[in-house]
Amino acid sequence: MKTEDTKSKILDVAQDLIQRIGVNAMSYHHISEAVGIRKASIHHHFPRKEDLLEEVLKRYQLGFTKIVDQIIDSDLSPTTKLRRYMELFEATLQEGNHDKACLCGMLGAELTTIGSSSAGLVKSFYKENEDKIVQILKQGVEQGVFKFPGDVKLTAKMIFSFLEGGLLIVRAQGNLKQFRGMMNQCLKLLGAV
Amino acid sequence: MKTEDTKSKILDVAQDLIQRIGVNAMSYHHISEAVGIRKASIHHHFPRKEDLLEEVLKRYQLGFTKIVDQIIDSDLSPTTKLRRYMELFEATLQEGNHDKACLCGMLGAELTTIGSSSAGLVKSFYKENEDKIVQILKQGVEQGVFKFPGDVKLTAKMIFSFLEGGLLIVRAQGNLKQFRGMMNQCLKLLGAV
DNA sequence: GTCTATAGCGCGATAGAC
DNA sequence: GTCTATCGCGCTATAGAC
Repeated sequence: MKTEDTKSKILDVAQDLIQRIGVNAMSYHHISEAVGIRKASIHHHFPRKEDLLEEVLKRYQLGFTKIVDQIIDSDLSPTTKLRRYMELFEATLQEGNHDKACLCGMLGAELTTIGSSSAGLVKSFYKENEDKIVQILKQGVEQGVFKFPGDVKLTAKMIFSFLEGGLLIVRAQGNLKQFRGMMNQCLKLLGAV
Repeated sequence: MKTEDTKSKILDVAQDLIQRIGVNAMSYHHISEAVGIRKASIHHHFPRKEDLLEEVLKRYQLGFTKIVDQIIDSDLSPTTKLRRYMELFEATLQEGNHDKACLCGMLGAELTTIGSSSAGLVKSFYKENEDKIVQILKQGVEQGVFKFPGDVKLTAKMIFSFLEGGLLIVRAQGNLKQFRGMMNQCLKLLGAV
């Protein structure tokens, strides 16, 4: 198999495992079984586990940013933009066996056990997402469709916190519909519906 | 040392480690160094790691519930009650080296890797906290000090999600003041200030 | 109740053949 | 690029002396 295809498949499986069981519970053995190659072959592509984690994180953020930018750059209403944004998190919950959380939400809990380079990527994911939510909120406030008191940045941070935390809590409780319920409630609190 | 004192110290250290690095990164070796006894002695008190985790969880929930009930049963205003409740989470962030999150927030990420008995305790912590927030919100709505649209239960779940997620995100970013900022913003969105 | 010693396993990682 | 084989380590857990 071509190098890039194999690397890509390893990244897919690794990301899936981290989102389900966490990076500390994930092993090269797990990956090798899912990909269908031996542990040593994984090490050929990603010598250290830390290398693999960094690549997963970089790819995840790139993909996420791309989709979010498409939402922000669209001509949808701010309310719909925020809804679409939140649906990206909801979609994670609906994948596979409904036991996946956000990659960076999982790694937030394991942050003190991963390398500083990976930790930096997680933090940058947080910062970037908060900034994107700020953009959406500002558009809504300017157009008068969001009507809420207080600070836009803190509200954005709160929304991001609720999305990351909500994935973990709803995943545990197994009632996926409640995540959508929270999304709608969030929009109501913003005076957006 | 008396059995109960030793057990208590082991539980203290284990809880602290889980809140900082997670249950999968925590080992009997870590605990033995911090407590000052050997690994085998830990196994005498808690034969399996799963036993230890369950005891930590039971004690944590009992302690947390006790404090929350004191808040709810007090004659404080609903706004102050909610603020006090949120300050319990903020206090975690301020302990030690500022690298601790909520025990059950951490375990939410590791939920698929722990025993079903422990997982059940985590879920019960989530449910109980949501119910407590519902109680506070209802009091505030009845007294007319909380003015927000939509559903109380979903709002409570959203607040709890934001608190659990917020601890992980703010911990990563190292700016503890922002947690208090989010708390205040939360009260504003509820029409409480 | 605590200790030393060790079993038994899974892990990340490497060497070297093909 | 993938393989077999293996190293060395840390882990959970147990046996048995004190």
